[in-house]
Amino acid sequence: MTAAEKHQVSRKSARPPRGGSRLNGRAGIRDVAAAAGVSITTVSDALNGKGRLPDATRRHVREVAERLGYRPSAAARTLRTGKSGLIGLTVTTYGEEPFTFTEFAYFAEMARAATSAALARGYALVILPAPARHSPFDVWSNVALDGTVVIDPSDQDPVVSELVRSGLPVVSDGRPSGSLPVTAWVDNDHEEAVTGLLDHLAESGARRIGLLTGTSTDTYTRLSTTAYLEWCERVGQDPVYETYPAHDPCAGAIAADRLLARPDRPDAVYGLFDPNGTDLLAAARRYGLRVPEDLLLVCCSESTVYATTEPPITTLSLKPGRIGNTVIQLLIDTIEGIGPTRPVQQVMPTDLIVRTSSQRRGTRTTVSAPRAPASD
Amino acid sequence: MTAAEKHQVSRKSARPPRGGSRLNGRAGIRDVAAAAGVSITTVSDALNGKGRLPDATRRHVREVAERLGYRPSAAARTLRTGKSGLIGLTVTTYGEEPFTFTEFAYFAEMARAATSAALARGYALVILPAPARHSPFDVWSNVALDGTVVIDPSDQDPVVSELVRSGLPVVSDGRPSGSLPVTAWVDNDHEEAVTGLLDHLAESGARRIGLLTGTSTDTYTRLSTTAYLEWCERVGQDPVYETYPAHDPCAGAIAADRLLARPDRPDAVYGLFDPNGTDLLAAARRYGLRVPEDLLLVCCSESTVYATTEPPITTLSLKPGRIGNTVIQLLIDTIEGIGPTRPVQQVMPTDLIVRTSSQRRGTRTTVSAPRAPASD
DNA sequence: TTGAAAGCGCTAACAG
DNA sequence: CTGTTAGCGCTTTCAA
Repeated sequence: MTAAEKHQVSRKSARPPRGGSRLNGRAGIRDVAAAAGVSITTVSDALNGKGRLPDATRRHVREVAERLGYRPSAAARTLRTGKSGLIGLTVTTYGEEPFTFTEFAYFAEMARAATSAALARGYALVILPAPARHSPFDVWSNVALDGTVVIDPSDQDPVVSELVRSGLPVVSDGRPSGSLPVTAWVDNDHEEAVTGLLDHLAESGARRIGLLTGTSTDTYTRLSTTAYLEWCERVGQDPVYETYPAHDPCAGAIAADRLLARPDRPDAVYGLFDPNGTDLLAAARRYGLRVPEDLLLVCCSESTVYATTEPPITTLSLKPGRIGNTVIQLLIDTIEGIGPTRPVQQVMPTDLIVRTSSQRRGTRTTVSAPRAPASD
Repeated sequence: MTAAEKHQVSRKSARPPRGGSRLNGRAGIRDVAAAAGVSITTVSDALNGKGRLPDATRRHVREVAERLGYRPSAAARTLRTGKSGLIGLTVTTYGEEPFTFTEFAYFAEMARAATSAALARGYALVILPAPARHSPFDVWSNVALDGTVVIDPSDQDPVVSELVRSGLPVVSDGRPSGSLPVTAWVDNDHEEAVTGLLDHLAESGARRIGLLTGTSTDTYTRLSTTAYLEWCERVGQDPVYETYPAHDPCAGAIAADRLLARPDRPDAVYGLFDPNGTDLLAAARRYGLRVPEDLLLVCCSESTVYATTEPPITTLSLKPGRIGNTVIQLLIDTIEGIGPTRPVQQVMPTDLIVRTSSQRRGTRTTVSAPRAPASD
């Protein structure tokens, strides 16, 4: 027996004509082809709407496929085409838990919008952990992704650099801190937002506006704080602020207290983080300060609870839904090679939701949209 | 040229030795094998911890792979092994939006826990839409899943039956309404929960307990309502309840109002749905009823806002985190063929978080855990 | 102990 | 217009 003969044996005779549905009982494309009396190409084309088949054939094939309960193998398609239709979604974690992502209203809403937008374009989102320190499995390398969304990438995030290096498009929510080479990013116009909100407080009669900010160096904190300091300089007010580690909820309450205990107590405060509203309200109560009579309050939050606090608190909304949607459009455009028609950096406006806590005189209920979006 | 010869030609000569990294620039397993001077089998074994290779070889291969930045192709692995490491997560939707899943604290927490549990076992969650009416793409068939988690499957859910029919394990959160053949389900012990909570209200002095319930026929509503009616019968109280379409937020407020406007006004109310607490509180205020002096209140909710309402409202927590975790364990056990060591149905306890709104006398702060879990 | 080879099920060239 | 065929990159018998 020659090598060639042996080859032929193993290739031809030793194998049944392959109708034997290896798919664990389920029908494969070959079964459909056989049952419909056509070739597998025709089946593939008919089902994918490709090629120039007569409508009759197409219908027939689809019918047979349906009858056999045929489900194309996503794995095979992915391997062949190189596209999985899957987009990773990851959030930098602050604590122990791999997932804080539904805990904050911002992330929850952002994720919801992103999921929705992705599905509308035929992609699904896979929730993945941030750089896992002790992860027993490397889930990242076990899933075929077409691209990734990173929320709040930390400085020099190893996952991001790794992904980008392997040629995967990465779009971040929040501008990357260091020189992370993300494909694109989307972020709010934080300077504009803070400036607008401080103006609003000043218009409401605030003379000395305080700030409750974080100790970390992420861009959100940095940009917001800088904007505050610049605003103070411009209007000639001495900055009054307290900082605390934003991830520690107790520290926030203490910092709020510190801020109101100062000799140069502010008559208005802006809190950068979600819980600051309630913390400041509690602190104000302790010091016998009435809101908004003695103290004006604004905080950055997506939470609806501030609509029903006593009094309702004015909030700055970062519009996470809009951001989630934009991030996904940008990412999918990149994946499909449509971009970059859009800019690689996109700055989105915020919404100031004015409630009782920031209105000392009159009852104007203005909603400022500091700047029109770059597009969209 | 014979057929055999032709075959050999096409198989051997016409193809380069395949080192030419088709992977869009990235290294493939063959590149690693070549660079390490071993066969691809050895590379595969070395990286996957299989086979009985000398430690030296294994280390060497890993080193080379690392150096080349080799990332195994998840798609190829999936195709070959039939396992993707992906689990679908879907929520029955009530409105227009394909995703309400982060909107309710229950879903958000359940999803968080499920994601976390899945990752701990090496799986990732893919968020998928409920049976899409007008979805332009069928995302479901484009992703290779090892199993699916369905939250609140509706009666005769077409997606579920389809999935089960195609041999995919499906575990549901909430017992399936009809005769949905899910692989397993996890649910709270709703009868026990309602009974315990009504007993608590009675102990706090309630004479006539009212119920705010839904018009839909899902098991949660049905079981809870039935438990209420049976409890009433047992203690000899006339049932006092109002129903409304749970998905409509406005209807809830109106129903709450109706309930308190009745001539046989209850002196305690249990609301089955999350917003009922605030709705009932508002209604009580309108009728000049003080809580808890004139009206005792409990509602089923995972929301933290009820800890800070005026007064704080007693809530029944379904412990979605525990459920999410259990669902995932059950599903992965099934996928990996470990089960069913565990029961196919698992009933989980609830927690009554007692706050001011349900305590008329004394200040007992009991947390009742009606019944020990079946296992775990 | 190591390696060659056979595909997993599908799509896309290309030949007929 | 339809069918044949060569792989996508990997794991896994099985033979050396």
